[in-house]
Amino acid sequence: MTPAPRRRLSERTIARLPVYQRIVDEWMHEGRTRVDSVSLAERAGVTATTVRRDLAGLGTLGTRGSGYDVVPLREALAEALGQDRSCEVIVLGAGNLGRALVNSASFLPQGAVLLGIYDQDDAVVGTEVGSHRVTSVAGGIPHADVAVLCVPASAAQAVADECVEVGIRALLNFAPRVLTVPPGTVVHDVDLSIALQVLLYRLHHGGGFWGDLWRASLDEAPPRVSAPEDPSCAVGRTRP
Amino acid sequence: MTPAPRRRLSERTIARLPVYQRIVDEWMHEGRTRVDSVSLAERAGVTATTVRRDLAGLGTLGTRGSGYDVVPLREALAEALGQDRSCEVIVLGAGNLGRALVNSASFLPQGAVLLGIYDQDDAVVGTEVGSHRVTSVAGGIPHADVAVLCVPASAAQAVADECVEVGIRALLNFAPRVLTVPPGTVVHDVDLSIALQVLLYRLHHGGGFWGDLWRASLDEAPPRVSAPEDPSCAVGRTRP
DNA sequence: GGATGTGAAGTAGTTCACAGCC
DNA sequence: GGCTGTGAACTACTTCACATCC
Repeated sequence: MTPAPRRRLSERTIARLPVYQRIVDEWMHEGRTRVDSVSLAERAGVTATTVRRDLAGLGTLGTRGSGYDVVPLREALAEALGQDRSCEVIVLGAGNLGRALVNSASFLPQGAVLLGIYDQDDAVVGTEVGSHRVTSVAGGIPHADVAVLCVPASAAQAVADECVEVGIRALLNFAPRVLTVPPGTVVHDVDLSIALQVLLYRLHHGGGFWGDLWRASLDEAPPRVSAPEDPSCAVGRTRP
Repeated sequence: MTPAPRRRLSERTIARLPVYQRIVDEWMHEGRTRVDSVSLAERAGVTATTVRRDLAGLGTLGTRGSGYDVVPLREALAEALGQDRSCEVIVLGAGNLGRALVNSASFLPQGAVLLGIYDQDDAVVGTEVGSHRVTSVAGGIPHADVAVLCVPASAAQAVADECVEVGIRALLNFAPRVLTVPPGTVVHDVDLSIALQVLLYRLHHGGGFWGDLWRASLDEAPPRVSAPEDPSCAVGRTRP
């Protein structure tokens, strides 16, 4: 399947694929068999052109005049996101955030397997989180493909260094602190406080970047969802 | 202070300002009095040119030949982010994520005040979260400047509608679902599962977008932190 | 010398407009 | 007719290279 031209996908495109996938999944469960770029776009909060360009990058999936068949579309999305390959994940830090992620049904994509959730604090070691039990990290950090850091900012860099030590090559960092890692390791920093600050900036500046433009011609008719996107709530950084 | 040309800042710039602020804060507490773009850039995971362009947008803060004075720099960052204005925030949903945010020291920027954390479930109403007590939402959602949605995806749109109803004009949505709101309201969708998926994509594609380039000339010398940034972990959407 | 600030060039991503196909 | 796929224009952002000022 998927004769896939396997073009390299743009970064923004990749971030949108999971959104498309979730919507298509939902519709598939509702029994829909076809999807078109306009309704998908509306539901995903982007323009139809963007949807078509994104999906065109996955191969030739659409049928002119009728849209996309959900089954092959879902398949192509899953494959592009690498969900056919399996991948071991550990969560470090069993505070509220770590527990929230482990409990969340949508956090782990298909193919990803949670090996465990770890903490340093004996008070939480042994407690249950979803179907897992918090393990002590005293014996060292176990190996995995990806480590999700939910530790305090003050500990983040040290924990990251340990992860690198045991050979973990991908880190997802939720601590409010940009991590430094040696080449060969991929890091992605996600800072939850940034999202609120960006939102506040918009609020204070009259509804946002686009707000002022619209204020000029506020007669009515909310401009289509054409917002330039992105709101980069994360500051990411990668070094292979 | 701050003769501030008050140019409109770019979206990516705004997302980086909180990062700069955190670093400058830390250094200020350590007693540093000067900062230069190179060290700030290194710590923030961006290039020095980007730092200079970002800061230049805040006014004339730097001194050629010596760098930036931390005190006016911190002040300018705070002002640009609107931290001089006060703003009332409520958190809706007292699950692990809601509790994580309320407990986090860094979630609320200066100027933002948490009015309360609310939940529908009587089992959690009344329990303590940080210095707050979870309040029932039975009496309706209270007014605030910003609502942070930490409710299940299935409830998100309904809760958002209620927020709009009571006049809340800014929503920060952590539910994995893109919200639709009427014009006049600013929404920012943050999807925590996307970050992991983007990271996995990079991992599967040999260390990332830039990985392949480097693979070509992998002699050594990790390329500087010049990674093009962004990793859009969020899919945002705004409609004033 | 040593740093900032910025025009100009380069790169990434989006939107337009329409050709192409069912 | 309807909807996809895509060249071309456009917009946003980054990086280079260097003038500028302490």
